[in-house]
Amino acid sequence: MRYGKIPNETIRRLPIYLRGLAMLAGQGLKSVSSGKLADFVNVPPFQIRKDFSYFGDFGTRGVGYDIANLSRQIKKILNLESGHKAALVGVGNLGSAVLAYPGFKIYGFEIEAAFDNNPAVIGRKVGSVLVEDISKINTLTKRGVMLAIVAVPEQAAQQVADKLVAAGVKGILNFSPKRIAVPKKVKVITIDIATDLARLPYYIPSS
Amino acid sequence: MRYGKIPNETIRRLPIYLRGLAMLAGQGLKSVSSGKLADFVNVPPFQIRKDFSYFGDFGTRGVGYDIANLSRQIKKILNLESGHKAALVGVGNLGSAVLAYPGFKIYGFEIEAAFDNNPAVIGRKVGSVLVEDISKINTLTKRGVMLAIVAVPEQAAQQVADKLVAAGVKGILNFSPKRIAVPKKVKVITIDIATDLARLPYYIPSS
DNA sequence: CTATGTGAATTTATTCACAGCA
DNA sequence: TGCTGTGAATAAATTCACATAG
Repeated sequence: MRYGKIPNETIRRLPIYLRGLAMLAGQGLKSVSSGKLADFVNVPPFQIRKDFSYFGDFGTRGVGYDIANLSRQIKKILNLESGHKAALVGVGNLGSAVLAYPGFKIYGFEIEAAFDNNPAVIGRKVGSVLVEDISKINTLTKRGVMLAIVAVPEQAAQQVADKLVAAGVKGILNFSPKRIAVPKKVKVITIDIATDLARLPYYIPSS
Repeated sequence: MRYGKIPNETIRRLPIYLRGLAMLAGQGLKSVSSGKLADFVNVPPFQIRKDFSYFGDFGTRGVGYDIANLSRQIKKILNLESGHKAALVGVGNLGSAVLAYPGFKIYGFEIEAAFDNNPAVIGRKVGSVLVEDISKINTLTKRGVMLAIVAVPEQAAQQVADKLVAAGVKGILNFSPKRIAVPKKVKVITIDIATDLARLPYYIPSS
């Protein structure tokens, strides 16, 4: 089956596979079976095969998947081939953690710009990125940045999102628990630490 | 319908409702309809009603839900009523952001302890929490801590998780992209910033 | 009249089992 | 023989439509 309707869940798993493949490649492996990859990413082997089957025949029967080729295919599907520049808004503790996070490289992301409204950090370099005044967000399009990570306090999130949308940003990774409103063409993914922590006790036996 | 099989997705949404209710209460409202709450949390009204219906009749027909009562019910379901002490492992940028995060209060969480292996931070206070040597993790049970947040570099995550499990921790919120292995009785929720960012380009039209 | 609560219909996702190819 | 690829079966979640209660 090729390119029918793709489950959202499949798309959610593809970056996980990509990461597993990168680690296996780092171990010097050239090829991997769905069973071996399954152990690595904690997704059942038939699920992995099914996920790939939506896009084409990437494996070789009796052998497995060529790691380099499969990685390339997944990147193509996820539209990661060209590499992506991202901007960070909010250079507090969380923002600084994002700037220092090594995990983006696998996916071809580069944090190209950082913004804050605090004069104490504007003009500073955090890692290799210069922190700019938040009013400079409108320069993003011409700098080729279409993605942004929002790591500002909740009460500022919507107004930052508005600025980003006005600047032509197409995708936002939002760390604020506030659901931000954007035009439908803009995709927002929200990560809320507290709501995730809050469902942990439900799964815990007694206490 | 009461307490049949509860969809995992329902559990995932309950903390979001709780948060929305807290904000509505903050606006001085006493009661809210599923439609109004829907606007707030961005979940359709029938989904909200269905989610609640798994647990009982919390609303009043023609009127809506009493915010205080509904909040209490959700807390009871999520096992948040008693309040929970949590420990943080890894007081880097991300860990510090977690310590400073105001969003835990709604759910009754308190960060009770923080651990690191870096002598430069051990003994320091971050916010109101003293950073202890990581070897002190084994004191957690007797201090009533059953939840932990892991914000250490990837290569240390598994060994930290092992220590936490040995110390009797029952739930782990894991910020490392490495899937950590734990006994089945321990619940792990993983947050991986990079894999979330990585699926954003898929949803973006052209580039 | 208004807004809940919920069976039933539909859609979406997972799981299985095995045919088919290297 | 070993592992992929995938239809078909199952399970899970969403959506709808409306009877029902305040």
